[in-house]
Amino acid sequence: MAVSKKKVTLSDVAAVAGVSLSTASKALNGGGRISAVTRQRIEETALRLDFRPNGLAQSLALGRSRTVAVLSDRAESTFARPVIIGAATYLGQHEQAVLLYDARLRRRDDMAESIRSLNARRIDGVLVVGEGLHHRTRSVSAEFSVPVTYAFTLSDEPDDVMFVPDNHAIGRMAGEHLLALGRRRIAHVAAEADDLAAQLRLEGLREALSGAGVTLVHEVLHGSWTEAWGRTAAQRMLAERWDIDAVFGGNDHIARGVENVFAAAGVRVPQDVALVGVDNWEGLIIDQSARHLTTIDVGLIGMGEAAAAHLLGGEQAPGLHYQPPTLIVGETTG
Amino acid sequence: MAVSKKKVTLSDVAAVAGVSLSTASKALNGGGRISAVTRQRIEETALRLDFRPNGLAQSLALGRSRTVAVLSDRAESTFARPVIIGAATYLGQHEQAVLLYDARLRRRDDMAESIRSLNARRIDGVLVVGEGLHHRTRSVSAEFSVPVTYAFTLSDEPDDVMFVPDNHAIGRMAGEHLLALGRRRIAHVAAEADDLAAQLRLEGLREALSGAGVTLVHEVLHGSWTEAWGRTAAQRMLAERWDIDAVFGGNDHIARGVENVFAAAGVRVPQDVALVGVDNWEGLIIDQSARHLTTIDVGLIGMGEAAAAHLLGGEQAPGLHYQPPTLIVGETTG
DNA sequence: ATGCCACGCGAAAGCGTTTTCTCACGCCGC
DNA sequence: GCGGCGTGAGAAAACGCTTTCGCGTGGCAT
Repeated sequence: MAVSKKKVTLSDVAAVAGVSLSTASKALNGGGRISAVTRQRIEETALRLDFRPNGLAQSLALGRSRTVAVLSDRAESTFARPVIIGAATYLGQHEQAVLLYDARLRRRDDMAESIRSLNARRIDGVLVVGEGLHHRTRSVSAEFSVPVTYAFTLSDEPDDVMFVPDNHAIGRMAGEHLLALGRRRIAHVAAEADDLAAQLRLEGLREALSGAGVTLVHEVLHGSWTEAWGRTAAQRMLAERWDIDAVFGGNDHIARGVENVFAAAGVRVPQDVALVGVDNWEGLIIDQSARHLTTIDVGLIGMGEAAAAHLLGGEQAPGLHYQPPTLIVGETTG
Repeated sequence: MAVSKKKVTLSDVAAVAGVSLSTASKALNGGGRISAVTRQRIEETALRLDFRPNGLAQSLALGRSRTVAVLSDRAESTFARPVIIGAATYLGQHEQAVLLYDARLRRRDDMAESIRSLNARRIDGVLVVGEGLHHRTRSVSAEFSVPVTYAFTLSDEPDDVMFVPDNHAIGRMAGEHLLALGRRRIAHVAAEADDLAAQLRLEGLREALSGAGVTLVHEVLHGSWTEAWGRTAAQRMLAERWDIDAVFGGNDHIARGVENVFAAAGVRVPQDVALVGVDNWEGLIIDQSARHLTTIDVGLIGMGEAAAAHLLGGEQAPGLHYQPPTLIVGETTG
């Protein structure tokens, strides 16, 4: 590389091309009125000098920082992570940096300070990442003059832009998959009865089943999202000798708990009972064919991407945007 | 808010305080020679006017963008995610944005273009995030004039700054934990024999055991990192009637596979056989007390934080930095 | 009284773009 | 031959800050 270390600026290009600074700028930005021949000469010069405009100078002049703020409650939580990664990946592809403000939403005065700080940085947009639909996030949209989008949480302002999982579709997808396998005696082990996600998944499941004229066998077992609860529920099913050929676990933890107890009791999965979970807890790292538990991926990564895309997209479509889930077939419904 | 919408600039502050622009700047930055009384007057004025310096202007003047580039192979992979999140969290706390360039390391010309792009943005540092120690990453340190740090991968340039898991300590920790529980007949189900991480974990384990005058019962079972291999290994242990009271699974997948087969065979965990895995696959979302599998957290989040901290820290300490693991006790060694 | 130095402050030159406004010029129609 | 107009290009302001340098003032030593 015989390239000189000094950065080449637009002035350099202009000087070499024998034009003024402003002309060079206009030529390279496509704007302004420039004769075709001049423009081409400038473009060639820029190319030859290996000119790259200084991004900071552009930012200052344009008032845009090419940076998006991500506000999260707890970035390191298992569910927030993929959303943030998805968003950051998309944003990076579009030359947008991410400024992650974690846990600053909580205290009111911290928040005020953060907002001032972000505005001082001339942030281009704000992405609020939550931890599910348990409770609504206080809307911060009014605090910014740039677009604000909410992912994996509900804002308390209905006209905010929100991206959330489609729990209804998840339930429906589980039901349809089990039906397609010929299963008709389906049980559901769910989380707390007052959990919104659990309710929606149940609704979706019921809808799928009723579409085929099938109803859930026995009542829905409500507990928690844990593996321990899955085991407890499975023990009860065994003790009461439920006549079932499939179980939809509210999430993968529950499904694993069920499976373990079933396995210990000699119930064969999937031959005797097919099993579906939710969350894609095993992730996608291992060879897809080797995956064990059939599960439904909520689409958190895609949700982060979609939210980020929407943020950059210009047009802000208010209200709820549902992220379609994905079925990932494993051995438990082989 | 009766605050005028117009942004207040440093000139405004200077004018109101009755000083020049440069004096105001020096007063607020702590630098320069300013009388205490003048400085205080300016600071009060700034406070009263709610002045925040325009970050972009500062960046341009200082040549620092307060942005760090993160270069990854596959940001969405399960292992890269926590590293990136950890780094981003730490960086966000220090007002540094993250520009995530995913999968751009692969193709040589893409990479060249990315490097030019980052340099044009006046990036403050580069963090290369890999996917483990399987193969070395081509060093890009020479391409940047800013510090470059590697996390969760090895650079092919030994003097680069690298942050990696301490697989040796992981093995040792597993061994010590099992020994502390009084277990002496310990088996190890590992991944491929030529896998570096697997080798180091085995070494660490052996070291811990030999410290107590204990040796591994039977040979080490080498296979893969999968749950299926855990099951296969467990079946073999059962078939050959191994006399063991503990199993160290090379990772959580393996451990889960072992556990499932044991459970189905009536082997009680942890009464008959204690079980330890690696990776903290269950995450940390659920109530810690409720966690099932005893595991060793490799510390990927902490590694991301440490790498980011080192990057911002100024002093670059070349060579390998090992991330200490964490033992997370669950029911399988209760 | 004169020279020096330290101190406090301001003028001005960057940092590298974008963008508005103005100007020179040649061509056209009248 | 003259006013008008469209066209291409440059001058200069703006973006908002940091930093170097120089200048005036007062106190101190000579």
